[in-house]
Amino acid sequence: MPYGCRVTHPSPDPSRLRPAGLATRTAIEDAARTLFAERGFDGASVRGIAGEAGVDPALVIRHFGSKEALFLRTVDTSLGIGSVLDGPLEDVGRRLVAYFLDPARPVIRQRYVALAQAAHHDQVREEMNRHTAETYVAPLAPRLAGADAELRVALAVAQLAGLLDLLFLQRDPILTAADPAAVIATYGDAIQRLLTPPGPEDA
Amino acid sequence: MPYGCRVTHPSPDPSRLRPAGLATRTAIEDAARTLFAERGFDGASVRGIAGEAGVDPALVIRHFGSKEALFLRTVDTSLGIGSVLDGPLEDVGRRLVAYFLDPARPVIRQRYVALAQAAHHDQVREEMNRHTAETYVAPLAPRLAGADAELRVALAVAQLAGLLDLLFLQRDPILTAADPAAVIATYGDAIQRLLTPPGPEDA
DNA sequence: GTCTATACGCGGATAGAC
DNA sequence: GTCTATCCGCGTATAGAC
Repeated sequence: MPYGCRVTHPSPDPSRLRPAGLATRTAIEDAARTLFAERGFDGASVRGIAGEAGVDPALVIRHFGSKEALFLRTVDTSLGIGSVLDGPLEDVGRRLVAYFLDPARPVIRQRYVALAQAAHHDQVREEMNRHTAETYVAPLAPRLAGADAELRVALAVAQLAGLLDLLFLQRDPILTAADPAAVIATYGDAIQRLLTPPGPEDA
Repeated sequence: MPYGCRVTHPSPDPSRLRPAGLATRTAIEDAARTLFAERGFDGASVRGIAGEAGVDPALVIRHFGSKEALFLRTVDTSLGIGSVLDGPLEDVGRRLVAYFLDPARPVIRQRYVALAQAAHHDQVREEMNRHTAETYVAPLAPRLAGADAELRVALAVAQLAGLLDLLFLQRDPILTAADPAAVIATYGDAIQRLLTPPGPEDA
């Protein structure tokens, strides 16, 4: 064993060898989806994904070009928000917070962590910015009254991202221990006020 | 040159050799502060810091235990907010946003990026949570009227973090292009409402 | 075209001689 | 305390077998 650089994957474990052929790409994509979700972008290695898929690590790069490109191909940057924004504008703030806090959707948390970890790659960053513009700003800004509609939507997205950041990445103890209903009410209303500031005639 | 694994640092560049002796730790700390600020946590390598300090890379680990420990030792996790929170409670929201957006304080941006990149290390995360509790929650929560004072401060911190995240890490184009004065007013007031919600007798 | 084997250059971290 | 020589893992590249 002359070299110290590659010792880990002597051969792709014959017990899980692919039947060879065209399904290789799919196997890699499936393994990537699983491992990116389980371990995040940094925690999932190209070699690990290859091992899980039963292929050679070099094939992963050969097929997808880079780890970043594989990530962009497999992980859905849209977090499934579209439907949440469709409802009435008056309580979209609370609905957004409730959507992300719903314990029945643990996938959301996984995807957010993976996306945040991958955000230092330029193309992932750009995809996320594109997603913000398309998913949040484009449908929401035209429905808002008042000045700076686009800016206010962007600020609402920032506010939402901050909550997810402290909850899912930072794991702030106060927010983690807090009653979800209180967070949904307080923070949801705060987001709401950015989008539809209460007029003076409001009770 | 038999091995492919280490080719980069043949020797620590005699032109910048330390005078040897006791100042080594200080030299490493200075170099670490500089490079962590310039390139962030991931971008600054132990070998790079050692080169900048004129010492052997192994010495860095020998002295500080790990890159994470060196980071915690050198980078000030407090971002100098203490004084901002001391003033009147009525407009602390705007003051906070203005403090972080002030272009005269580019160091803030650098430190935030470095901290965020290092946040996937457990000890750095814990230090940031400790910092949030000590710097924000402890001094601010007792001054707030109403229920859930601690939670509301934590939510305000989350809201602030979201803005920094989209501005400094994500580099959202809308927020980047926005008028800072508008952001300070709109977002600062939104944070303010979490801390001191306007009563019904408010004009 | 697909896949294997081997390699490169980087990263953080360690053992043990001086 | 300091430094040499490694170690192992990472993402990636490439030559060449099938």
